[in-house]
This record gives sequence, C-alpha cells and structure tokens, in this order.
Amino acid sequence: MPPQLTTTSQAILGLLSIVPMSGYDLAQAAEHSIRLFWPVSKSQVYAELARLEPMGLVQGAEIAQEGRPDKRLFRLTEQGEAVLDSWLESADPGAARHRLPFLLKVFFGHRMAPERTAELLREVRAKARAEAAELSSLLAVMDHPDAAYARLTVSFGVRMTEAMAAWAEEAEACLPPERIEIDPRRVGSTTASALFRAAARLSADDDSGLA
Amino acid sequence: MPPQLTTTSQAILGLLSIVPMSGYDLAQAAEHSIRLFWPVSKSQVYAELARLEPMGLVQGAEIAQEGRPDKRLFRLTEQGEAVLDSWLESADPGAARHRLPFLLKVFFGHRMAPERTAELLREVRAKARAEAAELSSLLAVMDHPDAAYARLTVSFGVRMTEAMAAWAEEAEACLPPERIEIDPRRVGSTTASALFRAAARLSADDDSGLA
DNA sequence: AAACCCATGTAAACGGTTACATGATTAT
DNA sequence: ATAATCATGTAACCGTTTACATGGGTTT
Repeated sequence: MPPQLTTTSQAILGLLSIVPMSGYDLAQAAEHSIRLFWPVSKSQVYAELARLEPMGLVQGAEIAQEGRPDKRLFRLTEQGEAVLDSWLESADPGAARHRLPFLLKVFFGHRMAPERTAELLREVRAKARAEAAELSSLLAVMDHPDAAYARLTVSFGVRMTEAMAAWAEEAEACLPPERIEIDPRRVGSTTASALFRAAARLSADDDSGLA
Repeated sequence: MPPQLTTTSQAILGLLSIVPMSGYDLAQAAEHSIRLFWPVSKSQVYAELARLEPMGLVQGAEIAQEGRPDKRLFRLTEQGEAVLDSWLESADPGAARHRLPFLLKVFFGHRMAPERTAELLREVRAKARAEAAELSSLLAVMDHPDAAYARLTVSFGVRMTEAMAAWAEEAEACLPPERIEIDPRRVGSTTASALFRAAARLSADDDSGLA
C-alpha cells in the first residue's frame, strides 16, 4: 500500500503505460499531451520518478548512448500497473479546479466603465477562438484509431473554448450601459447582499445587509 | 510601487471594494462568490490582510462588539483602490489554469475496458448537469441590477457545465467498441507517436517512433 | 448536550514553479 | 558563432491547503 499517490504520480504512471521513457521524454510527452488539463513541469517529472522508483512502481534502466548523454529508461512495474489501474477503475472524476483571472476582473466590473470590461471580453473571445481553431485543426489530424482517447480530450478542449467564446460574445452584449456605482460607505448595501447571498443558494428575500 | 501583488491579493482588494469587511466576512464572501473561479481559503484571507495592511492598501479598524468577539473591519485605502483599478484596467485576461483529473482518466482509457470509461463519463455528465441546474436556478434569482457582473460569472459557469455535459454525452457515444491494446514492449510504437506528436502541432507524416 | 456561528490567527505541510548548474552534440 | 537539442538533476521559493488552537454565544 503506497502512502497516498498524488494525481500527478498517476499521470506519470499513465504516460509510462504507453511507452517506456526517460525523464526527459516524459517531460516532453506531458507537455505535448496532458498539459492543458494536467500540467507537469520538468523538475517535477524527475522528482516523481525519484519517489516512484523506491516504491517499486517504476523501474529505470541505464542506457549508455554515444553522441549524447546517457539516459535512464523508465518502465512501469507490475505493481505500478496495478496501482494505475486501481486508480483508473474508480469512476470518481476527482475534483476539478479552475483559476480564471479574467472572471475575477469581470466580477469586479463595477470598478470600471463598461467599455473596459467589453475590451477584456473581446480579448477573451479572441483568445478562445484562436485556441478553439488550433485544437480543431489538431483534431482533424488525429486520425490514428489508437488515439481515440486522446482525441476525446482534445474535443473537450474544443467544446470548452467554443463555449467560452460564445459566452464572451453574449456577455459583451449584456454589459450594463452605464457604470455601476457601488459606494462602500453605504454600509449594509443591498448590492453587497445581493452579490454574496445569491451564491449561498439561499432565500431570495430579506435585505438587512451585511454589517 | 508595491512589490508584486498576486491575483489573490487583487481578489481581496476587489471584495473590499464592494463593502468593508472583517477577515471572517471576507472569507465567507469569497466562498460565496468567487470560489468557483478563484478560491481563497480562510487562512489565506488573514495572511493577505496581514500583507496588505503594512503596504497601505488596506486599513483595519478595531470594532468592539458585545455578545460576540471583537473584529477588525477592513476597508480599501485610496492607494488600494488605485492598485486594484490599475490591475483591472489592463485588458489582459491572465493565464487560465485548469486541473481536471477526469480528463487524465479518459486519456489513459486504453488501460481499461471501454465500459469503465463510459461509467466515468456518465458520472461526469451527471455532475455537470447537476451543477448546471444549480447555477441556472441561481441565475434566475439574481435579479438585482447591481449584480450584473456577478451574473456574468454565473452564466459563464452555466455555459461551461452545459458544454461539459454535452461533451460527456457525445464522448460516451464515441467510445471504441473494443479495448485498445497498447503494448509498451512494442518500442517505437506508432500509437505513442500519434499521441505525443499530435499535440506538438507538427507534421502529420512520418512514423519513426520515439525510441 | 451537541453542534454550529462568530472571530482571529498560527504552524506545518504540500504541490508546484522557476532558476540554476552542467556539458556534449547538432543544426542554423 | 549562436542557438537549440538531449539529458539530469538541485535549490529555493511560492502560493495554498489543512489542521490546530481558542473561546463565548446561539441554535437545535
């Protein structure tokens, strides 16, 4: 019973379940495949390998090379396969985490003239459209039947970026015509209540305020 | 020139730009408003306040209370407002980061019978649908005109969760009928190449393999 | 009686990123 | 000449989370 593997550890095991690789290869593979939904930095790859090997989940073999540095080729051990598979087999999607600075900026839109937020929204839309296009053309090229699962993750990206672009467009049209003035001095403001209580999934009545 | 504020710092400033609040209030407000796209834990709220106050961006005032613990009410200083506004005014959306464990599981679907992945996908769809419904009913209740920007962030959530559910449904239908067998022993496998080179946005030819 | 709300923090760990360090080979 | 590729790592830091600590008041 390995002492609590992180999702990143499983990611490393998973990549090694495709081909045996060196740390260098792993870092590149991660960058070119799972980066968009589970980034793994180069240093962390080496750190993970150093953790996983003594646990017996992974095994490295020194490969002498000439003309370039020697390397250690890592492969999944049987124990490693078992650990990976037992993680995969639980249908638990795990906790998704998002950090989207631009939504913070939108949320605080009351500080700005609506045109500022509109500009931001156009930026968001442009980026989303560009990414959607890139991913779509990637999808078109991924015709190898064995890449079925990889294609699903890319099509996820297409869906999300398209939805994002659509939202940004709609949001721009929904922008208030005038700047929303919120005076923090107005203590117990209905605005603050509306903002904070809303998300609390509670009643739609009462306006006694926060303070 | 404050020495490099984090996005979380800006989030605290932003919340205080709505109403002056105690650390406790801030933590709750964050939990009930920006949590889905920028989570801030209770401890971190206090840590941020302790950083922001000596920088002069925020100022706390002791409020004596009876019947409950005293508290410190924090308000934005003029300098704090300036810092917040200059951050908001740049139309840079910032770097979005996602961590979606279920996409990792999908990506490694070749380890499992397709039915296992199908189960996962159904789980994902159910969760997404539930969240979409919750956010939609939230939206319906957020009718206060001053909550316009907050509503945009919620409608973003609706869009994303709906897109996610739609993807999960489509993905389930796209699942390969048979398990994809990938033998890592087959060094230089075309599969590995297809998976890893694909995302590199490069040529669609050549199959010399990785190793 | 037990649990939760208000209110403030500290301490420790964790997961992860960035920068640094080294060095041969190959491509531009 | 310069930069990029291959290859492996270390060290320091950063942002964040979790658990701990305390204590009166209110609600169930």
